[in-house]
Amino acid sequence: MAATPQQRPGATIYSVAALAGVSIASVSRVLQGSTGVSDRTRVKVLAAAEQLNYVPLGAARSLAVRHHEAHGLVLPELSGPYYSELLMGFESRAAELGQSVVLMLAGGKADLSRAVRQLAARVDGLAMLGSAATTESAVRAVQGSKPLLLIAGDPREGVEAISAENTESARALTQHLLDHGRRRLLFVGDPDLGPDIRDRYLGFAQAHESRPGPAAAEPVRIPFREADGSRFAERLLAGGLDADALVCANDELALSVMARLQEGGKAVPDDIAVVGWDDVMTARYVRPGLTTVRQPVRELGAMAADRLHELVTGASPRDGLQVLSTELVLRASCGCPPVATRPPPGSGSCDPHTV
Amino acid sequence: MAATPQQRPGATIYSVAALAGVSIASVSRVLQGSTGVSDRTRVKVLAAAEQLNYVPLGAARSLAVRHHEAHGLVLPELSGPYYSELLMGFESRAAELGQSVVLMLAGGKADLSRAVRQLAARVDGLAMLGSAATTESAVRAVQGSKPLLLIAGDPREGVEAISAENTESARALTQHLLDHGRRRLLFVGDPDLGPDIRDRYLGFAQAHESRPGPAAAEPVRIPFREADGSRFAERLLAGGLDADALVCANDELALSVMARLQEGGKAVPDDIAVVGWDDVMTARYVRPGLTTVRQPVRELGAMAADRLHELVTGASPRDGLQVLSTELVLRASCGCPPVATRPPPGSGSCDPHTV
DNA sequence: CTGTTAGCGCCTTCAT
DNA sequence: ATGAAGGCGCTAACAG
Repeated sequence: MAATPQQRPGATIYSVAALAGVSIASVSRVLQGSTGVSDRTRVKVLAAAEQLNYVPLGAARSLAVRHHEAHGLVLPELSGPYYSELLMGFESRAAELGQSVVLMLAGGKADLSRAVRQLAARVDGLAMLGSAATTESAVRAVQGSKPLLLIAGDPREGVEAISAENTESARALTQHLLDHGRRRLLFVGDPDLGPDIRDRYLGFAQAHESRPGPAAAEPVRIPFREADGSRFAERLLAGGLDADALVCANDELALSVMARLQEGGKAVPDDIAVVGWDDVMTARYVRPGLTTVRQPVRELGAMAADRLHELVTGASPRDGLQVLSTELVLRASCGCPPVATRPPPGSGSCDPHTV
Repeated sequence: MAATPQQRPGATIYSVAALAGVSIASVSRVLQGSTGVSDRTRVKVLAAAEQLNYVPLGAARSLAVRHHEAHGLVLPELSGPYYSELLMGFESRAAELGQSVVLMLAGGKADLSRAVRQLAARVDGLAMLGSAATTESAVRAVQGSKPLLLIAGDPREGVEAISAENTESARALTQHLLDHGRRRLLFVGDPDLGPDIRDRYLGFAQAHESRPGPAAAEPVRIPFREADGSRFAERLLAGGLDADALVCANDELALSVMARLQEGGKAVPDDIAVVGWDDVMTARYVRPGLTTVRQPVRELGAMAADRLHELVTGASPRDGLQVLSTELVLRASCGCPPVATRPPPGSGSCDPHTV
């Protein structure tokens, strides 16, 4: 008859001390690695702790040392690779720094402000996606109570931000399209939906300004989900709009637009070029391959964790915005000649045809 | 000159009590919503708390009430939609239950056991992906110290598990292929890489047994990343293997195999059929559309959070395994006639052609 | 209905 | 090098 694994009530520092025959102070010292403990004591304590499978209770420790050794991260949701990558980068760096991460998804939360404040009560600092609709109130909820870092958002008074570069790559992308001889470009996406999209439209507009010809058209203000893209493509097919190139706010949008267009008989890129942002997996699999912008999302997450930790440990907020550079990934949907290969096996996700 | 947002040192229950002119007990009572407080007191406390932006310190509260109001979740990583969906379901349900979730990614963690034990010290219960290589040691690290729930893994002595159904859908999928007249089927994926894949191969084998003809071939034991799929496809193209249908352990694998095969001049499904698992986004975008199995991953996550909470609040572990049912999604890569449409705009991700 | 008080488990001076 | 004791902020009896 096997021993039934019970929910033992968890050893405390007292039980360890008792078993080792020392005081709790010694136990604490040994486990915190502080110096000035005799080897004899150390050994006894270690043995006892091991035997009891002892780990200091997080809450008690936090209370005593007056910090949580935890970072909070607030994301809108997790669909698509963007947030996941960000989270992976964040978690991995945080772990290296000895911080656990408590995650909160804003999506569908009734009282976000309250939730965020609760979160703030159990972490040392908060990183928050700055380009979400929900951000404003959430930021105010934490303002001043805990170190706060905005990711992909605008810095504010006393709130630092970090993000990937948008305007410059948007300009490069747009110019690339213009170089292909396209003249009737449309930006598909709503600049009001976040600073990143706003900046992308900005770059789109700048590219137009920097050369003779018509100014940039007004953005097509739609959300960036697949369904929105399909609907938009149908307007296009119905002849409601005139364009020979589409700069979409992200790949999800670009992909659904492109697919619907193709179903409707339009040739991409011959009739119309389509480009996006993010370099999602699907972008390499569709035909034509989707030209897009790759952002160092994982690094962004890692840097956020890093910087947040600095903030928590006393660094004073920079007022500027830290920016990571991005990379154009040219495939065939913009009009470039198709390249046959997808990522060389084993080499991760590197496309050969990169600028 | 704007007021500089300072990092105020955080109000305590004492400061609130002082400001409200009552005892800390009253503050606690009001904020915990306990009954038996005069309206006058309640109002004063609420006002003071509001003014001070007071939220009880998580650690202190946890220590006093002797639980953390937090669930731990251990995942291997976050690439692909599977884990993300799971996490979304988990987080959302946990939030409804008033639990925060502290997330830990096993990927690349040097000393997982230690990390997991640390995690266990700051949560009330742990859910862990059971189908990962890293699981074994991690499970042992928590065994008996905290309620533990395995997701998509095998139940163990005293450890409960929950998962999506695998064998049955594998059998159905395989039978479907046999019904299409395919006779030389190959299972692509390593059954030793996790209980889910093992069970899928099991169903694959069962489908063969249940009808006359050759028994199931041995599985092609490769990992399930894109690069692995490409390599395998090349073996196939080189003539090293004979098959007219491929049952791949997941979509990522199926997609990369299919793409490489097509590049190499093979027609899918005419020369060879390819099917997978997960119904990732790309599966609807490629041509032919990928036939696959859709799992209720988000629900799985939600149920895990639910059940874990029950465990934490005193339910005794079931010894069985709870199983959620899955759904075949037939598209064209199996030999079915192609259907023109992807998900109808606005209706989420429902395919018309579903079994 | 309200205030006082004793822990919750741990870290950390301060003596010894 | 070690132990005793106070305190972290909060909750929950227990008195009034």
